[in-house]
Amino acid sequence: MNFYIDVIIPLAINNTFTYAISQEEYDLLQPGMRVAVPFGKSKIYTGIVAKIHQQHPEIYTPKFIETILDQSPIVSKLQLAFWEWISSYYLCSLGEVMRAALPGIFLLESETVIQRNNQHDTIELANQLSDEQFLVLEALEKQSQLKIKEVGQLLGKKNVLPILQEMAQKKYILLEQEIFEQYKPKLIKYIRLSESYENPQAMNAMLEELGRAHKQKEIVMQFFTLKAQSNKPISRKKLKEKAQASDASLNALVDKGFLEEYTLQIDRVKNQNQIAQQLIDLSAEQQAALNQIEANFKASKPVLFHGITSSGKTEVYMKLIDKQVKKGKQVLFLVPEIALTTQLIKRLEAYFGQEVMVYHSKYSQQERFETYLHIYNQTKGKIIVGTRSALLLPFQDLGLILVDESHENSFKQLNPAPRYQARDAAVVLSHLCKASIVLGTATPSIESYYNAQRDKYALVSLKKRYGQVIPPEIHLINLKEKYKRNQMKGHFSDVLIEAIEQTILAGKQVILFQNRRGYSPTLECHTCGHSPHCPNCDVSLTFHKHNNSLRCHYCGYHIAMQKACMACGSSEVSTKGFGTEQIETELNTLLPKARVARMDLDTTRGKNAYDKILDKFEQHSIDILVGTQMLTKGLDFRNVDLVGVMNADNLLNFPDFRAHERSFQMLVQVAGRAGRTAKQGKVLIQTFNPHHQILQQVTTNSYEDMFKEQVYERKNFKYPPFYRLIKITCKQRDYNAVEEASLWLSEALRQGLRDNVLGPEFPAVARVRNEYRKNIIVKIPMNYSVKKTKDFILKVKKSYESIGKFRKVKLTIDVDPV
DNA sequence: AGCACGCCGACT
DNA sequence: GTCGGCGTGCTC
Repeated sequence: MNFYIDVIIPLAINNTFTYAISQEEYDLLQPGMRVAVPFGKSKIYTGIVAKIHQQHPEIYTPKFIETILDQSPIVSKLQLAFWEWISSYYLCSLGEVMRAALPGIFLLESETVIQRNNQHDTIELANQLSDEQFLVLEALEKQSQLKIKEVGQLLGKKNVLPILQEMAQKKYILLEQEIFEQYKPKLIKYIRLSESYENPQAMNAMLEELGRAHKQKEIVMQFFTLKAQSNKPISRKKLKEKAQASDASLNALVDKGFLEEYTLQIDRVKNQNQIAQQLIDLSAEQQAALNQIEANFKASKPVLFHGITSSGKTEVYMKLIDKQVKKGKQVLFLVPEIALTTQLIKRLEAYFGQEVMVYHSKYSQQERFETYLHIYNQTKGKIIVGTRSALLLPFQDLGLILVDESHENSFKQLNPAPRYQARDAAVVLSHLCKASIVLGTATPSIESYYNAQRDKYALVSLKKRYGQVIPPEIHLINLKEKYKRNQMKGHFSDVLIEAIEQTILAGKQVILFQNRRGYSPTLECHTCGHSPHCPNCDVSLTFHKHNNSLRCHYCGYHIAMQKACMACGSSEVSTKGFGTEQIETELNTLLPKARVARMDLDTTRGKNAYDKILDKFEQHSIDILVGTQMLTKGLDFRNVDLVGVMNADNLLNFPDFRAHERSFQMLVQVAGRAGRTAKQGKVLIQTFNPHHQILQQVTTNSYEDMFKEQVYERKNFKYPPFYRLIKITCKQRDYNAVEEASLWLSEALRQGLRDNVLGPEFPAVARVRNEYRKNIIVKIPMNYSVKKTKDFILKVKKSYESIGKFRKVKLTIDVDPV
């Protein structure tokens, strides 16, 4: 009888691979276990068993597996099903999903090691060997093992394998595949008293014996002090520090047998061990929202939780989490960026103490490994707070998924594959686990809100600010007029400057928001603020300096660069943009006494730079904080009375069909930073277009109006949620190759999908790191079968890859791009 | 992805 | 002549 397994290999190859196993292995193996398998000529990979069967493959003889790496599965059946879904929906290989899901430590790889074959003596062989071979053998005299790379350095060349293979053939050396287990448990050395000295007499005898060894005596004394203080084990490091002793004197005590050293394995996953606080009572509105959410859970519907800023969504989350934890279920709390959620984590920890675990991509591989196992085995906290990658953790008994700030773009993975949207994938996961799911936000994405309207999600709204908090008053400042009347100082209108001065005088703080996004700037008329739009798509045209044209990045429409404004005829059109840095400098001259700090990608590069700025701001050693969209995310400052938006137009003119939606979200979020206490806050938005719909909707906080309008436009211009988008990118260093390949590809796609294929078009940045890229967009109407369209795309991809000259041009497929 | 095989230019 | 460049095909 023959036995086989299908194995997922962590590479971008679409299928699983079949390996042969013995009967004993057959009895032992289960899907979800890791196996080490030989792959290709000389590599060993870690694979995951996907299927165990007895069907002999027809056209090849499978290799045998190398070893079994686990005693029990590390990936559950449910997870495997989820991987399958991600792979098929986001058009990537199972291996790529595997790579994203498993902490690196699970994925051992082999490395060839070179060892001496001791049958021969180097000197004896000397005349039979080439100089290079001699060098290798000589090196192996000193070092028992060499790696391929080291041989490369030794010989000063790259391709050393042929030499080594020849040597192996002549049996001078042995080539072996060594698999490295990378996981190192964290070990800490502790000190305890030897058993024989536990009684008082022996102790006195010991002290006497130490006599003049002052340092050693001191160590013993410190040891007793520490022991008296608490029952905790005493680490070697701590004792050494306390007694200010050297390793030598400590070792002496251990050698004399007075003290003993022992080692304990330490868990890297630390969690707060504090006494849980009481959950606070909900307001009537919050309670109503909670009841509604729970009612929809019973109908197992995803809930879109639309709560305006400061409405107290977190308290509602807390209650929901609490119920799950009491039922013994796991809870996944997805957040957009972990760096921005210190406040949230602190609050969760205050209530749930050690039930809280955190997981994100900045964790070390070792920490991720330990967290992964804790979740799989349910050996530590029940609540997992994490960024999108936490979605792929091995939940066993998931009761609830919360996606906070679910409108955020960072839930979409851009690179590498799998390019998944964690918010959408979370909904699928919740179905698979039969868990409840809540998508919370103050500004739902059009897609989510549309789903709620179509009854795919249940909508629960919380429209009242919590406690005494009054919504801020929002004013628009017409820059056009201000420029005309000469009431501008730099980029500041008189109104804004005055408001800043007053706020600081009142001992309050100011946040200034300036979004610097956009690469090639858009064209903007200085007189009327108009910027040219594409007639086929609802996006602004982007100025391209190199050929002096205005282009649409979506459909390829382009016109020559206009010398005069198309709306008012003014010749004062410019491509000028300004960033946070300029604002900071201007403030320094305008308000020399104010303490200004800047928060953007440049100033938060260091590890703790972000927290430092926030701490300083919180402690009020900063009056004005100037920043980019970083400022918009869930920060809760009690002392901010004024929020200024320097220029709302560069948000609105961003060349993307989502520009308006995003502007609305961003402005509402920034506005939410003002007046988070009883006093009413103020928001000033500077713009050339005070009559722009979006800005009007922001001032009146009319989400529904914005939604209706956007939905209308999306429908007209064939965008989500009415059409699904798939973006295919061709990348290569050779410009012509990209041109040719992308053209072929788009034509092939058009054969089946007709005018639902757009492009190929160069993206805004056509060359990145010396690579040219071109995009093709496929729009799938809602009445098309998604599966069939995707299958067709994959079919075209396959025939594309079979054409030799295109092979070098790399394809990436992005489903539901953002 | 990685690695081998095979075919071309530039150098000891 | 060879070394090493890259294009091409395959991995159970």
